[in-house]
Amino acid sequence: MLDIKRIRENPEAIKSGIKNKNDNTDVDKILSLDEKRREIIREVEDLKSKRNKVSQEIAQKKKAGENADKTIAEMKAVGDKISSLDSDLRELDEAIRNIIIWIPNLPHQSVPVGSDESANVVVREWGKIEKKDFKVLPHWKIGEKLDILDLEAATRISGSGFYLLKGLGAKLQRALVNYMLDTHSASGFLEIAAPFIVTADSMFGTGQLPKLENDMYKTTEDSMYLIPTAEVSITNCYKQQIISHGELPIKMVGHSPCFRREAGAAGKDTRGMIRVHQFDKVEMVKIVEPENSYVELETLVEQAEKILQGLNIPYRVSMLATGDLSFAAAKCYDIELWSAGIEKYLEISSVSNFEDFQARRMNCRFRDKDKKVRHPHTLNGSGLALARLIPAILENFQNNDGTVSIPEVIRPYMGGIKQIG
RNA sequence: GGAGAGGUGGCCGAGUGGUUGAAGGCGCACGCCUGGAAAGCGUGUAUAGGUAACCCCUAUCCAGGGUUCGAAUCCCUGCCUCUCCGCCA
Repeated sequence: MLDIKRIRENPEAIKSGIKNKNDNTDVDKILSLDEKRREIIREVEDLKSKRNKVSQEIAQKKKAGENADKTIAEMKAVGDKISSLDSDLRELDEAIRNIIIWIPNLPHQSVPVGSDESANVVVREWGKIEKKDFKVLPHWKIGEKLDILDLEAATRISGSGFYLLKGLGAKLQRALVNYMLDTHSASGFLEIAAPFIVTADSMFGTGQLPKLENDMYKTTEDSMYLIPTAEVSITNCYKQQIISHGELPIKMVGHSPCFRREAGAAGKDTRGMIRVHQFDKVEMVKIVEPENSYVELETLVEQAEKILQGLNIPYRVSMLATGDLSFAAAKCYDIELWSAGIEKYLEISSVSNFEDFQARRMNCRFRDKDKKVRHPHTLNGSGLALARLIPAILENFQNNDGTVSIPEVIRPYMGGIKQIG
């Protein structure tokens, strides 16, 4: 959520930022409502001040045994005026809020301006894409052949858009999760196991609501939501908290299933495990002082890259253009890995700085070295998504005899076996 | 799910409808004292909004309504916590 003061003070900058994010919120409407709101606040607060004073006078008179009926009658009128103004004020607050909650975060100045992904900038590539001398099978074929991936069973159970791993496939996922959690823990991230079902308020806090309402699974009885990413649960650990001085930066990591309706996505890159309604992911979250957040963003990307480097999978890192940024992000790097079977770069991690956007929505604050209370910056990054990582391993580590080698760092997590099949 | 009890500042804990933003204590910060420390003494110690301004004003004692000239205090609703019972991995 943007600070109303910031909107009031730099309306033009806000407007252009919003435009670069492909949003068309009416900023002038907010400004005029805000002006009116402050006018009423001044008026109603004057009246309240008067009421407080006179109420004390009434108390004095009563104590002295004097009659205060006339004053009380006058104050009744003042009281009525106050409640009427208070109700106007509530309406204005509501009206402003209903606009402001839909405004996306503004892009950072270092983000390339562009309306879509074609303006994204590749900032680095790592590893060598190996040309295999045989036809690499896509993951859904090699997975079924090795009997470690059963998409049919998943469909039987849950309909389209789900996957089911079994045997060494299931074990591979568990091993990868453990490898990633261990790697991040060793870098100082506190491991968190948080709820997967959260309140609307938490979804609002990290910016999924109200905009992404239709992309999420919701429970009918209690209006709870299934998390689309562990970012929601982990970041909201600090919802409505004032973090003591010296506690920042906070670094957390957690593993969770991610539930996404993927409404309207049918038909596009949907084969196999690539786009599904439920997948596992390891997610990193940082809460940091504003001054450091862009340095922290770089190290967070590097932290995610460590995993791919450890596995020895080639990838590239792109900086997203303004129009491709998510609702809450001010700056974002995508990490894409090369998948040899479907011969595509697959997005496997998205690492973002939200600045104070989420902190404002969550009402999360920290005490800085001058004891001032301020909003921290929040960041998060996948580290990494299993439903993309497993296909990449099945394809990139495929051998011409139809077996799949286990990346070396994963072998200790799989009882020492070197390959599947 | 059933029955009770309860939600007050960083924490504990007072609070008859009328200078209570809130006693007292603890903690914390600073100062005095000391060779240094402890103890002791003194001072300070919430958040948000209105404002150029922590000068002032307003709001906030779980949240939202209501009664009243005036609500931490009375009424209603919701949420949460605790205890006991039930159920359960």
